[in-house]
Amino acid sequence: MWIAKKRLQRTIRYGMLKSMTRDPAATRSRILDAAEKLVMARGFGGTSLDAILADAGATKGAFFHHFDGKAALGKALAERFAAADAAQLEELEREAERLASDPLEQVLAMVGLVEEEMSSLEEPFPGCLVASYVYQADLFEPGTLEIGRRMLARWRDALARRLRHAAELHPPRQPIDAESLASGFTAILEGAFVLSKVHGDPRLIAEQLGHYHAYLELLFGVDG
Amino acid sequence: MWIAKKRLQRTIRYGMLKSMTRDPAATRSRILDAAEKLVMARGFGGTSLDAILADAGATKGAFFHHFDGKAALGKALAERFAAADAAQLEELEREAERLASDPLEQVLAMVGLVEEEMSSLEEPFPGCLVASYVYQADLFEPGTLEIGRRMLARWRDALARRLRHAAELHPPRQPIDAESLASGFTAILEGAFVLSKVHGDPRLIAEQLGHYHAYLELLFGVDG
Amino acid sequence: MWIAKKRLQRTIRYGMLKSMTRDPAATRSRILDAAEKLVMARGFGGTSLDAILADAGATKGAFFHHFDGKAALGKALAERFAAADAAQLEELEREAERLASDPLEQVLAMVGLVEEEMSSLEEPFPGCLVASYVYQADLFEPGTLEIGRRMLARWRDALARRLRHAAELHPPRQPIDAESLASGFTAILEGAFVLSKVHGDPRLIAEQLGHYHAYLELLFGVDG
Amino acid sequence: MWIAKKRLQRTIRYGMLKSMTRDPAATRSRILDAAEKLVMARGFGGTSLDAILADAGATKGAFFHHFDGKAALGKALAERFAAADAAQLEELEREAERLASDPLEQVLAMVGLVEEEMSSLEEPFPGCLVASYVYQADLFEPGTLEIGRRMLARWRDALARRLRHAAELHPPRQPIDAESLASGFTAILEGAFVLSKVHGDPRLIAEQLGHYHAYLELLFGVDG
DNA sequence: ACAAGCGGGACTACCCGTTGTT
DNA sequence: AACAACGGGTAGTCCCGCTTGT
Repeated sequence: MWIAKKRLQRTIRYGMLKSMTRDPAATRSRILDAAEKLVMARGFGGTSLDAILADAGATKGAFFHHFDGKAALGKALAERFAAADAAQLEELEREAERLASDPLEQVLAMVGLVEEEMSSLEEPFPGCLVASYVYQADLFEPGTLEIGRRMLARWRDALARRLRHAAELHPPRQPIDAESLASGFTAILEGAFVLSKVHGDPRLIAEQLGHYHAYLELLFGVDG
Repeated sequence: MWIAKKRLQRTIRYGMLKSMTRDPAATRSRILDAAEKLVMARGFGGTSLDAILADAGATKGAFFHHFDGKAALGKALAERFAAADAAQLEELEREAERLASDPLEQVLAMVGLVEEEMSSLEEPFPGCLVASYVYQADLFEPGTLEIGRRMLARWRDALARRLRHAAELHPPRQPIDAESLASGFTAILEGAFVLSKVHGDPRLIAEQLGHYHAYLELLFGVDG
Repeated sequence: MWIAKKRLQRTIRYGMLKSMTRDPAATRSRILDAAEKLVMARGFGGTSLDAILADAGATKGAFFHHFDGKAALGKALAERFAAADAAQLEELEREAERLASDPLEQVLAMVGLVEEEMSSLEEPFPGCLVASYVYQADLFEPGTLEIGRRMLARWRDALARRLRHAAELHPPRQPIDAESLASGFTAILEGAFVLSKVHGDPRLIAEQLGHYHAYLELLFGVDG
Repeated sequence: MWIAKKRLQRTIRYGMLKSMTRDPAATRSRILDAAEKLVMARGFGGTSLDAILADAGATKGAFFHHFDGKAALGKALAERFAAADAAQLEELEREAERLASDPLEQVLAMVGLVEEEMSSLEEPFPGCLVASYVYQADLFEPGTLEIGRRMLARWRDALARRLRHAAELHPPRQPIDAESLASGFTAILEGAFVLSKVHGDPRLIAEQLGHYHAYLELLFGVDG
């Protein structure tokens, strides 16, 4: 869900050799990269195809060859975003399982690893495409928003499964609702993205994740 | 920051008598109401003046008489939103101070009151204009976003002041950063708005505020 | 036709006392002054009523009280311009008749006096409203352009009458067409206005009038 | 500077086959032709793109493909006008040099040839785009007016060069300023255009050029 | 696979004129 | 006499998508 997109550095732009343009996959990627950057900054409705194509160094012809229209681009953007996010979640789970076998420790590891990733940020972070989309929900077909819903559900479920198991092994100080507690992670992350952008402060994200981490430890009586 | 948006429904619409149109303040309000509703649903860049004016039952002439252009409308929208929010924050502080004199109890009362307000929601909640704006930041003049920044800072400061004081009276289990902890409230609220919209679940907001409430109690060892 | 309008200095502008606004003639004048200035710089079609009224510190209500619409303003502008021009022509004729009784000398005096007036210019000169209007002829009702036609005809006739008489008293080197020769004055003046504006050189006008002066002297064998 | 505007009449208009529209250069030309015609009659500010495009049988899409906006159209118009004018000046110089080797005779030939061209007019003559532009100077970017300045300077320089040389070969009756005398030609032409339009008299232009011709002859003592 | 030309509509801005009010 | 509010239309800009050509 976070994907440190490390700023989409397209070095190749317009002016490249004609022969280089004939790389269909690369053209499609350049368009998606430019679209993502601009949509994050201006919103989907505030971003024109012309602006995207100018930034990507592509033409209308290329665009309509690769996509069925603007709506299809919006959906493709969401799909690519969700796919990358799913890949990162999977890797995170693998890493957490490598570090610990106890489900609570796995959750704490997952939170900690994301915290770490976010603490190295220097710019305010582009944010989450899904949040951008829900604040312009009426512009999209239902199927497009569904992609975002599923993406966030994956995080919730991955954490909830472990928290449920953890609650059996380590009875928490108070009865917990594993689903709701798991959603807290995505809520804090999404909220921290907004605050980070509003205040122009990249450190805020790791900081707020720290609170989530602390909350879990207090709930389950870790160390203290 | 949340604003019980009960005021949006205009019953009077087009078709009213000519003589009724001569209420400048009402015309301005109708335009702002329609704009807020649509901008929340489609984003600022995805909302056309025509759509706003059709919904508000106003004409271009009226619009350009009251506003200097779309950018000015965007700013006026933010100003009105922030003003209403500030009023609600003030009322909330008054209410909390009436209920309790201890700063920690005041914070818990504030969180609890918002939680209560949010638990009565039935629709997914329109969300926060500031979050909508930051995801389309490039469409606005810097001054417009500054309004949102100040709005969120007010909540953070109102809570941080009390948390700092509370930490002196009730030494917390762990050393706390009052500012960061106070930001947690706005972070969770903003994040919960996003999730609530994504999942179409209005209860999620009160639920996540409950976690913030619980976190504070655990931190300060309330209830025991 | 030339009217050194000495730059329409309105010191009084908006912000003056309410009681001062109630001077109908002054309001009308302020509007005409602003209109003339802007129409000279942007053309009639390129000048909006709003811009004129903002510059004049007047409102729509005041405007439509004094004028029947934009077309009427255009006509009133032409009328005022032509009236002022006629007054200056009359004064010029009186002055020339005071200086000389010989018709040729009167013509040379008239040319010389205008030359003198123009040699004191420091800015490129606003130009002639009639020239501005003929290059936008389709925007006006025929009656409006007729005002300009008559204005230029007055100059031509005033000079032609004297030149006809002069040709009888001082047989010219070549047979002359008094009307055409008289038109030469207005032609050179209008042309010099254009060149002066194009090159940004105010001296050019007096310079070109000097050639007209010299031409007459050569034709009638004065001095040389 | 005068340009025999015989090229304006487009016979092909809307209704042509789709396949015919794919002639980019022709589309651009049609737009420029229509624009020139209308701008001469209504001024730049008084001419709408819709009117131009309706007259040209083109669409907004086509227009904004070929031009960056109305300002760019205004500049392109000036550039085309100046280029055509430069071509005619060059041809005129070639013709004059073919007819005579003496610089004075060349000047007289140039004036005479233009006189001849103008004496065949039957309509009041559209006028000079540069004059139209300077009377609406505030509507244009400085670069656009510069094109007109250079265009007029070319005529002045072409004549001044020859007049300077002529003054050495044929000492004039009075000392002359070649530049100023050369400017007289453009001044009279521009002024005659204005008068011709005001009075609706096409012959006036050749007539006034006749005076310039006579002035030169008198100055240099031609014919005797 | 991509590029250019173009169709036609949508969007913001603003324009001219009217109305109701003081 | 003057003003603020407004109606409704138009101007310039640009947008999305299609077509044609290579």
